Amino acid sequence: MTDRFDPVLHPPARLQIATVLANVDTVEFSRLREITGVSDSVLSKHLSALSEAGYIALKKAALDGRQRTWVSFTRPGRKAFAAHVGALNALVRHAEQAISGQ
Amino acid sequence: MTDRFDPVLHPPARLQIATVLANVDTVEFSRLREITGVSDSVLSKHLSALSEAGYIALKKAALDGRQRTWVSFTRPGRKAFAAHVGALNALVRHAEQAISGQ
DNA sequence: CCTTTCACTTTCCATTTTGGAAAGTTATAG
DNA sequence: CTATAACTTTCCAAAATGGAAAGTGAAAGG
Repeated sequence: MTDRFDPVLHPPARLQIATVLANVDTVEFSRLREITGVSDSVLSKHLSALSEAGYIALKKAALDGRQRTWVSFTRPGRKAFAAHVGALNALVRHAEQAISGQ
Repeated sequence: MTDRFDPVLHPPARLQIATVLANVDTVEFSRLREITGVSDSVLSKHLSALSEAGYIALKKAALDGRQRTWVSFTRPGRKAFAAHVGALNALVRHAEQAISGQ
């Protein structure tokens, strides 16, 4: 049942990051830090993990004279997230029909 | 967004256990071990965690002369799982609409 | 009775994960 | 040339996971 659960994407902070990335082409590091509420170092490490898995791309570029990091899904990352969401959805459906009859 | 994510229920093995419990009144320890594929000791520890959270009840009883452990949700456990599933469902819906337009 | 066996539970260990603080790095700004 | 912004890495500590192996309690066999 949880065969398709992707350990790289399953931790809550990663699910949050991935959900944001699914909805936009690109997000700033600082915006993700606000959304997840974790420290710089922790966000940086989550992004490294996702990046090492080949799931996201990090682009560094200057904006307003300051260095910024833009985060986006790679194609494999988007596919992996879609699969993971599919697994979650299957679980949700199994669970919801059971719960509704409680 | 992940406010309602319950760390006690989120780990994959626990989600699996909870999904089973949502669908039946009671399951045997041995059946859960088959389903989750973890060792006795690991399953026992997951069940302890769920039990300490007040989410499940463990009933020991003899069947065919052998001791068996029956696992079931408590009411708070069922409610907590329903809330967690609700949070997952919200995430799934946010993600799916984004993914569908990829 | 005493030893096995079953069905877990606990302990022992090792590995991995997660998190923050603080130090380090790099690219401007002044 | 120093300060600062925006990360990244290092340093720790705590918690989570997992299996192997030892421990426990009840019942079955001899």
